[in-house]
Amino acid sequence: MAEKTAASTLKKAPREPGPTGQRRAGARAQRSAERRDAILAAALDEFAARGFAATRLDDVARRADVAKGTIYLHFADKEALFEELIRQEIGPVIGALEQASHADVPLRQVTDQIIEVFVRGIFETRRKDVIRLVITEGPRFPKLAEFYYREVIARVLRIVRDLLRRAFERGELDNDILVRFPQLLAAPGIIAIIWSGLFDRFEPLDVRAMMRVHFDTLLGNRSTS
Amino acid sequence: MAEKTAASTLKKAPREPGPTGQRRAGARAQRSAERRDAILAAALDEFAARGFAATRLDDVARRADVAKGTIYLHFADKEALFEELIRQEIGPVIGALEQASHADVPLRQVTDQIIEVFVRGIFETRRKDVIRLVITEGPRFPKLAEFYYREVIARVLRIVRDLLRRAFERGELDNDILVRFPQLLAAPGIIAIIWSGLFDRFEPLDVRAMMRVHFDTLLGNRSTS
Amino acid sequence: MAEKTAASTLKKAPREPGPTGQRRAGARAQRSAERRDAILAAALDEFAARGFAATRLDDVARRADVAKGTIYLHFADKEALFEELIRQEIGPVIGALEQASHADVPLRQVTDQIIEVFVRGIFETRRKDVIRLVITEGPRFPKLAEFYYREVIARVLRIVRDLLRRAFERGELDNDILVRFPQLLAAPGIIAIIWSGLFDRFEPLDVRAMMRVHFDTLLGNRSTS
Amino acid sequence: MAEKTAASTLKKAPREPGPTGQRRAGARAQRSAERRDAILAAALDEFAARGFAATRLDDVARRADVAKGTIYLHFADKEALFEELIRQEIGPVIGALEQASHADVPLRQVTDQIIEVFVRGIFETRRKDVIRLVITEGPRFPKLAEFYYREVIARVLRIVRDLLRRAFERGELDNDILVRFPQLLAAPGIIAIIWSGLFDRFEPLDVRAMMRVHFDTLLGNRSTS
DNA sequence: GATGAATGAGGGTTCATTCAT
DNA sequence: TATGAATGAACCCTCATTCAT
Repeated sequence: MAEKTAASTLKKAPREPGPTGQRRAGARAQRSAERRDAILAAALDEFAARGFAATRLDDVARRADVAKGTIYLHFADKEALFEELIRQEIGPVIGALEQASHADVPLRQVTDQIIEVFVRGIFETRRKDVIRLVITEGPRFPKLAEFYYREVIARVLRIVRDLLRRAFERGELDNDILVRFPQLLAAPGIIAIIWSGLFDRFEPLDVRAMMRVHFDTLLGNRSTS
Repeated sequence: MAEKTAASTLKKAPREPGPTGQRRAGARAQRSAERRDAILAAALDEFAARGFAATRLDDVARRADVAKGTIYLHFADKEALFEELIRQEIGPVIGALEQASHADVPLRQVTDQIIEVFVRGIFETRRKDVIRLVITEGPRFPKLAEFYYREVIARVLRIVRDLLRRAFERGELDNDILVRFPQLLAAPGIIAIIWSGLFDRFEPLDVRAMMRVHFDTLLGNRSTS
Repeated sequence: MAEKTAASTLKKAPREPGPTGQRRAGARAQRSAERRDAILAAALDEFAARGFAATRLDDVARRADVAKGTIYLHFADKEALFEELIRQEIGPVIGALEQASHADVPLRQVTDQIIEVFVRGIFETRRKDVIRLVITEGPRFPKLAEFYYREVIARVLRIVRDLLRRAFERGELDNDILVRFPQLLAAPGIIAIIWSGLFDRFEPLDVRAMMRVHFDTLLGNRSTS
Repeated sequence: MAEKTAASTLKKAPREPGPTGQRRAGARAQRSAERRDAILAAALDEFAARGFAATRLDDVARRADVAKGTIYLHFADKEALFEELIRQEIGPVIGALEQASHADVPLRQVTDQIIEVFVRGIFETRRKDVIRLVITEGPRFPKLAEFYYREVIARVLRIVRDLLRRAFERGELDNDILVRFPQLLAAPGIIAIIWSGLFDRFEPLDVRAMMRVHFDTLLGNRSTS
């Protein structure tokens, strides 16, 4: 059941009802899809709050306002639900990123954009929770880690390396560090996500500022503001 | 510091009461302490492999070669065992770090040392697992996160800020970025730990090299080696 | 009142949806209620035989022919099950007693009735076990004792005092002893319940006869029959 | 081990050490006997407070200020300790009772004495707890019930019947009710013990007064004081 | 005898999963 | 398709009992 690609799972494709009874069948399928989405949304909330093992499907069902059994109509088991959740939420962002990376704009402009996309599109949304879940639960879910590597990490690395290589060739970069360790580009974002889940209540962290100075350093522009 | 492998700690050496059986009285206490250590070692292995919730104390006991009930002679419950584990493993390192940070040596030399200490004292030992556990389980253990912040993060930040301020005053640093965001100094280490748990099998990461170029960049020295 | 034996309650009669399957909707609810009753009946048997602490919910489940988890669908925990048991069995009797106590009949006639109600409605039914459980487990269950005092003892005392006062005023009683110590009225019943659980196999006790002579004495009528 | 009669267990008989080393051996035996007594005293406290099943030998040992293993040097197991406890405490009282019952004194005087002996020698001492334990735990300990019946109940019944028969023959009793149901003589005492453990906090009971009016009634003397 | 650390069977409780309705 | 009562395997924790010292 949950063996669809990230793209195909974004919207369940109701199996094209024939001309007659179309309205009715479609309505039912739509209701079903809504339920599925509600379950996924509820599951994200619960998994994010308690982690995979401590999350009860009972709670997910209650939050999604469906019966417990209904979950099993849409997902093979708890693990499939969890994995599908990650798939669902991650795919689209990468797509957008790939779109945006083709233009040949100055690197500085790109990094500014990255910061905004990360902060507004991830850090301040539920996607932050998804990434945290990958980090916290990934070690126990090889399949998930693999999926995530293939669908997210590898693609992002490709994009970033491409971007950086072109900037290097244009002379905007005076070294190839980031080409060799593009992980460093993501580092402050990841650090911020981890920090926020653990220590924000003791000492908050200004993500945007940290990313900015980090990028400034990496790109060779000194700044103390 | 004395780095025992998981395996070597599991084997107890009970028959060794000293040359002439001298410490007859403390023999029981010593065995008890050995058992406690064996439990902690086994628990780290299990927690690291499965996470807190999925770890069975049965397995911990079996791995430590003690009865299930014995765990409860040393730890109040599963959670106390987990927390003690973190406490036990982390404390000493920070102490050593604090000792080492007083000398007024060139920053570059300090960072080289940090890299070695991190790679050899953490990344290549079970302490890596401890840190990963803090990251993965911390969000569900407020007490643990607080302990970790107080005993580790806060102390490390203090050390690092101090170090950097002195270097800045000596003119070895041309900006105060790291004083404001000392988290960035730890970033590559953390990233490496996370990466290793998730993606090493797809694409290994040279921690030492990444840390080196990262520090080079931060300290204003370009290097492509 | 409808006195089911332990055995008869254990057998559920699931296939009985009414003449034409009319109550299709309530069938599930009914089965659920039957299960609940079966659990209560089984629990009484087990608690009576072994006491609260030594009773295994496993055994209760087996005797009620349900899975262990099913118990927890109906009762929060072992203690709640135990308390519900007492509550369930005791309440109705008191109600009946209150009904019966209003009529202004001769005291002697009332006591005869009390004897029959006690012997047939309590002593020869499972309610005897319930009362014994209150006596044996009550000291360890303050909540239970309080419930029992409020719902049973206090109400019975009120009824009895009322009854006796009216009899005293009618001249049927030549003293007010029982008004001051209505517990004495219940004494032979309680004694019989305790005796039966401990010493009946060594020396049986004729409850009815003992109650009769006791009442005779208390009411001032000598009788040796 | 615990197969001694009630009488013989009252004081452990140290096995008569020979002339030499007598002092020393006796001292050790005495210390042992003291420990045994401490265990019994502690056990009574714990059993009375929590019941047999819920009492932990750990707590008994701690209260007796001995090690857990020491208990097993004196008693075969938890059950033997419990039974020995009952034996120990009950025997002496009956002996005293038997002594006192031979004199040919007026019944009224005897009952007054009974009341005082019960109130001061049982109800206001730990023996009340022993009797309560027999009542609450007896149903689960056939051996205990049998011992109690043989050593206590039967003997008391014999004494009481004897007493009453002689009083009846002297014309002090105008019926033989109590000869047939001597349990009624004990009823108010038993009721008081049960009541005190369950309902005293809601409604205290004046045992002495209740016993007095009860005996007055039974013996044919009306009294409203 | 005395100790108390160690044992491990046992039982209450949870919760993912199933299935009759 | 949706429901939710029922299931029962799994797991944490307790505590009577043992035994090396």
